[in-house]
Amino acid sequence: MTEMNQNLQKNYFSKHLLDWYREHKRDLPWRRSRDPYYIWVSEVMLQQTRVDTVIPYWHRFLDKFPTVQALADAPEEEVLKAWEGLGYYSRARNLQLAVREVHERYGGIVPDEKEAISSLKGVGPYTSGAVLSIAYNKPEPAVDGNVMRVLSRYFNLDDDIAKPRTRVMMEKLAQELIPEGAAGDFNQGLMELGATVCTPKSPSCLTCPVMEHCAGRIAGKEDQLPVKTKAKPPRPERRLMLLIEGTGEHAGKVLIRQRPQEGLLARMWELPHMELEANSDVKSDKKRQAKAGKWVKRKEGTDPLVYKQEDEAYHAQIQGYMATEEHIPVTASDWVMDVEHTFSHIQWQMSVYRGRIADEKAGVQGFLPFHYRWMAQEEMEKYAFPNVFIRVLDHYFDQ
DNA sequence: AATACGGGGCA
DNA sequence: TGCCCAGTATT
Repeated sequence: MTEMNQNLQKNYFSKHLLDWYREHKRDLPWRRSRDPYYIWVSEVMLQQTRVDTVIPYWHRFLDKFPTVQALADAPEEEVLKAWEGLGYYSRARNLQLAVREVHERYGGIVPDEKEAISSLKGVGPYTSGAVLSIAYNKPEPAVDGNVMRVLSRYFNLDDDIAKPRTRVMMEKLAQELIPEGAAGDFNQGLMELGATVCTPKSPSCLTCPVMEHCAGRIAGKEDQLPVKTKAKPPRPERRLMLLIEGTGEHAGKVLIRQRPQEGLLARMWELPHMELEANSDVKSDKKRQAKAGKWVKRKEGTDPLVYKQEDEAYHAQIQGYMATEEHIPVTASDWVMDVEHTFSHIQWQMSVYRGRIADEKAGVQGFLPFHYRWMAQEEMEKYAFPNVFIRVLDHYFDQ
């Protein structure tokens, strides 16, 4: 293609996409506001997360923390609780750190300079571009997965979008395409097209505003683009979990604990559990998958005798763990349920057992390790739990 | 460059 | 049920 044709193709794209967006844009709650804080919160929530999931969270979050100051002043546990179920919880912790910095250093005004906003916790190339363009209409690119898919197809680019340098290349291209004075609408249009028309599977080319000059479509390659290396399958971990029921003054309550300050699900609450065995010999991706798929969940209603030996071995394992690692003497009993939970890099395959404190005196709050608590069903609203534990707790309290 | 970090939707 | 989706921080 000649250079002149490339420029025509780019100009056509910019104009038609912008017109299409202004005609067809969805009525999303954060689009009814120009408040940079509202837009920032929406963009952080939208990282790795679909619009329909985000909407109710966004309303609740801004209802609870309506201003930069309100979020800056809130206890972290309340912020985490408001984020419960949304995933990637470092987003919430980093957002609050960043908002505190905006409050202290910038007088509560979200910075409108690339350098300043990019230095905030949790604000990377995408989020800085999104906030600058949408809230301040600055001509900065906002390249997310939607944008890379759209550009790969329209310009028929076979660069691997999993590579960091491809994102850098796409940012240059996306910036060139921004029409004068219309950065916010154009960037949103690019993402909107990817989300609603130029979808990952079976794109709706016939309704696409730029189909006419889409090089990927003209080459008949829209189904093969974008090129993207596959992620490694998650590593399986067999785990045992306990629902420890209180007695006496703790009757009706279960024992929960807070996770460590750093790492996976940092500072969230959970039911006590342990890894059963380290699959240290599981190296190759194929073996990883085979191992992950091999685990078969136990069905409810199966004759307990079938699993008698396994249950006894598991009881011994987790009782030993609770006594040795946690210094809580526990007796494990009935199997409750099997539950599977897949993170992006780990798959938890968990068997849940009922348990009781073996030594009643150790069940007194003062004698528990500091990160353990007795929790009644009504108190679930006070603690932020990852989804996998909410599923188990709901199952337990509902039966 | 590779890995850690959640959860949901769709065929 | 199996596959796909993909921003930021850290190392």
